[in-house]
Amino acid sequence: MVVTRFAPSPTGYLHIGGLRTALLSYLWARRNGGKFLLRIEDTDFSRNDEAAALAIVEAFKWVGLEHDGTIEYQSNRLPIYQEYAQKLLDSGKAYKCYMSKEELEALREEQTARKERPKYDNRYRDFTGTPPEGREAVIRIKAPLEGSITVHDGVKGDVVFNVADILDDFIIARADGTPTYNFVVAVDDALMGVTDVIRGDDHLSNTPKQIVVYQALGFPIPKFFHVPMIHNHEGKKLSKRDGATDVMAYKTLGYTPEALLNFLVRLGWSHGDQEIFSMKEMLELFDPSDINRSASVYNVEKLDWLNSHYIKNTPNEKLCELLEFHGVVLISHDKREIILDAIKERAKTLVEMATLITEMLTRPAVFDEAALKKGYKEESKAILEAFAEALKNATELHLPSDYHHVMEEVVTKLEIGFGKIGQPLRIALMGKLSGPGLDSVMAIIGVEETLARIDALLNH
RNA sequence: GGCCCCAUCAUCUAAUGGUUAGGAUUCCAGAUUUUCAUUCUGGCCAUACGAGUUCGAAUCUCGUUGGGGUCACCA
Repeated sequence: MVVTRFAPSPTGYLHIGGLRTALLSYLWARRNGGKFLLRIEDTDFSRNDEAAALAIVEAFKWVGLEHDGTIEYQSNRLPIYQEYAQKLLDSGKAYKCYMSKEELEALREEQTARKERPKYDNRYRDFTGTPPEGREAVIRIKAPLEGSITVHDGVKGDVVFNVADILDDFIIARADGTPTYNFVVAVDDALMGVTDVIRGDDHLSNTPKQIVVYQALGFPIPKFFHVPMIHNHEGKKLSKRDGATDVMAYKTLGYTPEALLNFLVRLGWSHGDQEIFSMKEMLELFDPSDINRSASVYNVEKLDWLNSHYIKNTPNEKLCELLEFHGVVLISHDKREIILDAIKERAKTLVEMATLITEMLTRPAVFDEAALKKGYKEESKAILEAFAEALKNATELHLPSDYHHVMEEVVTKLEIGFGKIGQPLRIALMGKLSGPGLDSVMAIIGVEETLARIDALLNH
């Protein structure tokens, strides 16, 4: 059984990079009929916040990811960590260190001055004497003193770390008794039965420490997949100032979950030339072993393209629901099919759709100056009047094609090109020279409103 | 700085050691569209550099350069 997990620290929202590793973990677990667990890494109580976990679940819900089992909070598991720390103490694989923070700091400064790597000097490693008066001890784990630790990584290959270069007897429990990150991660992953750890490659250099814990406790070491970071345009790790990093912001910006997930899965992973992946296809095809080794740059253009693709391919009924979040309610509008068909081809986001629809449904308050100059000539007035007259005499005006026929009639009768009527009419209807097909717009707003808008321009 | 990772068009990526180095996004041009957008067609654009191995290297090895990550009683 494959068990994966997503283990964020509670920052208050789900980060876009976090969503990617969560997605990959989710896909791999589901593909194998395994489990996908959610654990909140909140051993630093100073910002222990239940709302943060809820924010993550909310984001999961929006994109359609679902974790198995209950959410584990590390802050609730303190006794477990204490128990395992005690085990290590009892078996002599860990020990109490009474060095004060100040002493440690001083040691580091000396080492740095000597251009050595700052490193604990093992002074309490084999200490058997009487502890210094009134000092709280931290617990340090005995790390190997020599040799190397190899991380067998499913993405990066075998990564060898020289123990002397990177390790010391690191702290697994602070003076106040609370456990530290590298210890709890290993304990939890082992206890929760995690078989495949899929996480950002910023954790790669932590992994040897976690392996030390696994080994000290006799736990089996899981498979690791360290996926490359997502970078911004400067080639740096994505941060808040790079715009939207909160997953829920994408909902507000009018992106669909399908587009976002599709975008994220293609960052660092591919399947031949395929660009569009449904959840079903991702589930069938994704394998963490196929993840690229190099970081990828986050570029919005592709997201936009995917988003417009998904909008075009979303049924109107569904679009109608989605649009409500953006303030457009079409559910009882008798022309909603025509509206949606006219708009869905031309919007990159749901927000754009909403704007376009509102624009069309609202009588223009002003007429764009440049548009008037370009498209509203002397002869335009008479043409519009003729068209209005034709509309008044027409019967059965419902579909876009009905309006199109009237336009054709007028054009033929006056012996003019379509453009002669199109430009002024568009200005009348939309206030500017761009927009959906005129026949659609008229069918949507109806004859009365069409005539009113023409009138408004004529009296302008 | 130590350690680790990485290197194909601007971007995401493909390529059993043998291809005119492929696709997608962006951009440009043309067609379609009464407009804009969509759509379609076409175009521009890449193996970081230097050695080596090999009949043959984007692919293997070494080095250089460049970029990133990480070095806590944070996670």
